[in-house]
Amino acid sequence: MGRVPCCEKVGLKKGPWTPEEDLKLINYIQIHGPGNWRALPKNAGLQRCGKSCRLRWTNYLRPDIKRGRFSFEEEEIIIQLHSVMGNKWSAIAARLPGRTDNEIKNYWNTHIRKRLLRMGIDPVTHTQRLDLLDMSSILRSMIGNQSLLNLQGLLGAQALMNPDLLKLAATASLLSITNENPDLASQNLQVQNQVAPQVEFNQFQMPTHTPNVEGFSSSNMAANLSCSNSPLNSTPNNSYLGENLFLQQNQVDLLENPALNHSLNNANQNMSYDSVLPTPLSSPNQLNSSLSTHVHSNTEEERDSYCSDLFKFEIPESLEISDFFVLSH
DNA sequence: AACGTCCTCAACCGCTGTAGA
DNA sequence: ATCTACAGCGGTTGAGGACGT
Repeated sequence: MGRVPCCEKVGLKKGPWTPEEDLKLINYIQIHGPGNWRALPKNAGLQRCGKSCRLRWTNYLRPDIKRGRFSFEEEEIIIQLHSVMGNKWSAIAARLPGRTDNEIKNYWNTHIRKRLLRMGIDPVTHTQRLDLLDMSSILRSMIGNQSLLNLQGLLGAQALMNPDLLKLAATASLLSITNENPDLASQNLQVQNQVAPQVEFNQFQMPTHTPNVEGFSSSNMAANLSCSNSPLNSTPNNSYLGENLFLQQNQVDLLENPALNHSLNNANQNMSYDSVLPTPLSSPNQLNSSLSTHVHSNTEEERDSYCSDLFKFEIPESLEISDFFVLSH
């Protein structure tokens, strides 16, 4: 049927607001209050459409708006909320007093999103972009570890990676240990027999308990891959892929990071959606308390350099993923 | 200084949800 | 049940400033 435009385009001003227009709008709203936006421009003597007035007020002129650069705490909250809510800017803004959805959206697109991309993090899923992983380093660390778990880890990784690369990795792992430990090689061969047929036929199989939902697929696994410049990246644990990686890395994190341990315990004790979301009145770091100690640097470059812990937080398995989507759709 | 390119962010566009007639 | 007006939301645009050559 076609919607009637919110205003007649002819004769109405568009583009940047002048101080005089701002003054008129502020004065009118101070007397009459916000609302009735369609009638407001005419009553206030403005050559603008109501929608333009509303946006100018809500995004710029409102007295409770906080201007200026986002603080580190605000940035933490934005990233955490975005990882759960996605592009629900108004919902995110509701948890950041004084910030508008437009401002947060702009800040995300111009700063945070670009930084995540530079770090190899997918800004949509908040997971490490596996297509950017250095396969040679994966192979190298696997060969160095000579562990049965390496190959078992590939069972989980096959769902996410090029099957040919996985086969290559499995073969390299097997070859590396055959000479030094024939018994272990035999065990690994049995495991590889589980891998090889699937790889051979290019079957795509998600790990059984991983929710295959947009934005959450394999997030447990991938979110625990630290970025390339993380100190943790040099540890053997990070060379594992798949569910073994997830479990082992978590164990290391829990041992080495009391703050994360605490936050995970909290998350496991409170399985509701609310428990995952920081509130303006509570600590913003319920999820990843370790973040603050790393990300609170002064420059953009320093923020870049401390990336891993930000994406290492864990959504409890027993948390109902569907809850997120009830809320975010 | 001049020019081109990149970046930022205020503002706009188009769509959806909702309330009321 | 349908239509309309309105508010709100997310995506996109473009003017202007910053920066590099």
